[in-house]
Amino acid sequence: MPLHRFKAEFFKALGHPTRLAILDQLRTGERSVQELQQALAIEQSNVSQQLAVLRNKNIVDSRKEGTTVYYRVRDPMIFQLLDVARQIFNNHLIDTQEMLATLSEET
Amino acid sequence: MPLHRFKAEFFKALGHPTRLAILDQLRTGERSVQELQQALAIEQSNVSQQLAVLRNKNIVDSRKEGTTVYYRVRDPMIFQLLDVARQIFNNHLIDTQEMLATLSEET
DNA sequence: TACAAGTATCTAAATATTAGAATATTTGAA
DNA sequence: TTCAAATATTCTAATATTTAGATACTTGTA
Repeated sequence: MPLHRFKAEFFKALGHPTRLAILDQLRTGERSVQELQQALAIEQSNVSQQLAVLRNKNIVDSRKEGTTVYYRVRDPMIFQLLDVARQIFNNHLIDTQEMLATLSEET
Repeated sequence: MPLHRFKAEFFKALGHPTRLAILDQLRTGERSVQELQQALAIEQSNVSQQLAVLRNKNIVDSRKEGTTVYYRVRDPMIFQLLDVARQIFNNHLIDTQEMLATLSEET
């Protein structure tokens, strides 16, 4: 069903640590690419690429001011979505902690 | 940040059409693998594989009765999450319809 | 015009995901 | 036991995603 394909694209866009980190940064308002780059401490091209993914899925909007591009989340309901996700994690804290434990074995 | 990595895994699990279709089937209660297979009209191994993904992310639980395995969503709040996602799509119906139009060029 | 700053895109290599076919496992019944 | 039904897992080829580095684009300023 095409609707499921579409929704899947949306969730896939959220399915990346860097992109979630970007969205967290945007919770308090718009940020320039540069600000995001510094906050996340990753390559410039990487930030741009992840932003492009969010842009293509209409999750994020941009605004140009001089040579600087500011990004913001298009629909605040995105944050509501992330909050519901957080609640789901909290409901299953034990599993979450296990998961985090195994994840943190890497760094 | 490991928490973002963990959340990303969760969203990634939702980022597949078949898996979303499975979750939709489970909205009204548990379903056997066979029932899911018939409803979705896909290979048995494929259903099992997608169920395994959902199981590994603790999104879904299973119960065995004879040779039949019944699956159910672990936390009803998952549906709330899907509903918020649906609302976000509705908020941007125009884009959504464009997206669906390009998607449906394939089938 | 030339240059610099800020972003975006392209490329290539590494890695991950996907789906179907084949095979394995589990369970109940003969 | 042996068999059949229901699921799960393994294997593999095709495809997609990720990342860094190099390059291109855009805008303001000298």
